[in-house]
Amino acid sequence: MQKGDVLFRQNQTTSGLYRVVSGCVTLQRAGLGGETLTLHRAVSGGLFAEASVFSATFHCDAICSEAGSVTKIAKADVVAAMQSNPAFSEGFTRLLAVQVQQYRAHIELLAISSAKERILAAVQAGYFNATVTELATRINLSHEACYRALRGLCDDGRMIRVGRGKYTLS
Amino acid sequence: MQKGDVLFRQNQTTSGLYRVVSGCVTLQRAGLGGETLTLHRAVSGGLFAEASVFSATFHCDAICSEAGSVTKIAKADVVAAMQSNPAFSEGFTRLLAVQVQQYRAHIELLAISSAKERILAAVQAGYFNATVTELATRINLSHEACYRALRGLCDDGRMIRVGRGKYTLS
DNA sequence: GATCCTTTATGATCTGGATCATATGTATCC
DNA sequence: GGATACATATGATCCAGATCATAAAGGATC
Repeated sequence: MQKGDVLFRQNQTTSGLYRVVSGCVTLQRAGLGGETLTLHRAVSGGLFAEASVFSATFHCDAICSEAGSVTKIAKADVVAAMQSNPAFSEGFTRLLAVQVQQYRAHIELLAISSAKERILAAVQAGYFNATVTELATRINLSHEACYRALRGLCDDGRMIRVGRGKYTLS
Repeated sequence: MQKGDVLFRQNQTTSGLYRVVSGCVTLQRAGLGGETLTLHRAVSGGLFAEASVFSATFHCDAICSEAGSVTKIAKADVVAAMQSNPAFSEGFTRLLAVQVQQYRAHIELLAISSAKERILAAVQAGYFNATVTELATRINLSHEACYRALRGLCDDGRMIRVGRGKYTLS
């Protein structure tokens, strides 16, 4: 896949789940106002669209945000494996349980009202693995507010700017 | 259970999942600033703490918000049933998949920046089944903003106030 | 019935983030 | 190499929602 490639679109009939071999895939939706909303970002080794196995259509768009490759695992194969292989079944269920907890944690993150605190929590949670702009779309902030908050955290000494667009926890 | 009863607390060792027979249970956490954050609200027939089956400790508090009763399903029983009963296993997995999609939808809801639009979407999604105050904590708004937005939606003719604290879609 | 508590409701004020604008750095592509 | 596109960065302004304050309505309890 190349950057910008569309793996699937919202409302399209589900074919199965995916695993990122290399590169990066972003799951996104257009918000009511048309703004981009990032729901998930899958990197090497990560799965995405797991829940699609139980759904007739996809609920978001999957766009390649970094060139690489993915493997598609057919929906039918997953269903079959779940029925014949108890270990697989448990593993898959556990995977979904982890997702549930991750989403809950994310909702908690979004409840932090201060931009600085929200970003700090996001960085601590390992959200900042791409661009600042991308981080901003994930945590419901404008990218300007994101840059300013990062600047503020650096001024506070709670983070360190290690280069253009590069920040780390202090 | 009586209103205010604590079914479990965050960080407590998990015992299993629960089903609400009658009444209502709220899953909540204290935010960083100490404010109450509602993660989930389970009513009659609903399950909660499903993901706890794969987790050592609870990730939030479960408080009874309306008197009634719940049944606790032991963690060990769920694990055993998952191994011996494929149909149960699939059903439970499907349940988690549904949760994943619900959380994704919730994250999308939280991305709506306008208070009026966010509330309208929340009401349409069936979030408004308790008090306005409770709705406010679920959608990251102050209750004042929530009341005002409801008033605004009524003024717009998009909702109707049918009584003190009672609003419906028009 | 009196007291207490929560919810509902709205007014006044303030502030933090959105928005608009501008400029520069960096990567990609023909 | 030049053009294009996007990320980075920050300044200026504005406004929606947070916060503070007040008050009445309803419910529970004694």
